[in-house]
Formats: sequence, C-alpha cells, structure tokens
Amino acid sequence: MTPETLNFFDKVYEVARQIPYGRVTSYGAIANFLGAKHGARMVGYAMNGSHNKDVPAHRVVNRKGLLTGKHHFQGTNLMQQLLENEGLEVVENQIQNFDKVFWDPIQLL
DNA sequence: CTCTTGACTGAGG
DNA sequence: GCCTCAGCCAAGA
Repeated sequence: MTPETLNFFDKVYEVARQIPYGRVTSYGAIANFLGAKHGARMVGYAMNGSHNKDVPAHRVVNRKGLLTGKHHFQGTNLMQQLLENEGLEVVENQIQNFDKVFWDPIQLL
C-alpha cells in the first residue's frame, strides 16, 4: 500500500461525497476525474473501505447504471432502497434514466 | 514469489 | 442490443 494509493482512496471518498442528492456517477468517471492510472477497478476497491466513512457509496455504480456493488451493503436491497429514497428509479438492480441522473465529477470544476 | 479474485471498461464479433 | 475477450492492478492466500 503506497502513499499514493492511500491518497487515491481519500480522493475517491472526497469525490463521492460531492455527488449531488438524487444523482449518481460511475467508477470510471471518478477514475478519469482523478486521472487514476490504476483504473476503475481500484475505485470500486476503494469503495470497499468506504463503509465506516461518510461516503454515499450507493450513488456510485458501474457505467451501465447497474448496482454491481449492492452485495457489499447490509441486507439485500439496501442500496436500491437508498437510491429510490432519493427519487431515483431502480429496476432489476439497474438505474432507470441513467443518462439523465448521471453526474460527472468533471462538472465540479 | 505466483495465482486468483474482483463494487470496471472498451473493443470486437 | 448481447456476449466474449483482454487489459487493468491492488490485496489476500
């Protein structure tokens, strides 16, 4: 675990916290925003340790709007419930109107 | 050290 | 649109 990796983890959490209410983004978008050469996979891996942080990990999905990380949440459909609670429409672990609720961290600049 | 496993993604058929 | 393949790379066994 290099210092750069730790910094990367913190950056991921920092970006994730900036995701607006009712919006979502993808692992790749975050990776691209951070210029992460480790790739989107590491973003997902970073989220693995986001449990005891104030990170809305449920707003981060894969590029198709699929809730690939729902099994990392407590219960079976907690992630979906959280998203629906924010006014999002989720069917079969997939976010509906994904292109409309998608939020690219690049817009933060 | 090697091998496997992923909360991924883009390209090609 | 679907499926498959190949890069990607940190962590754990």
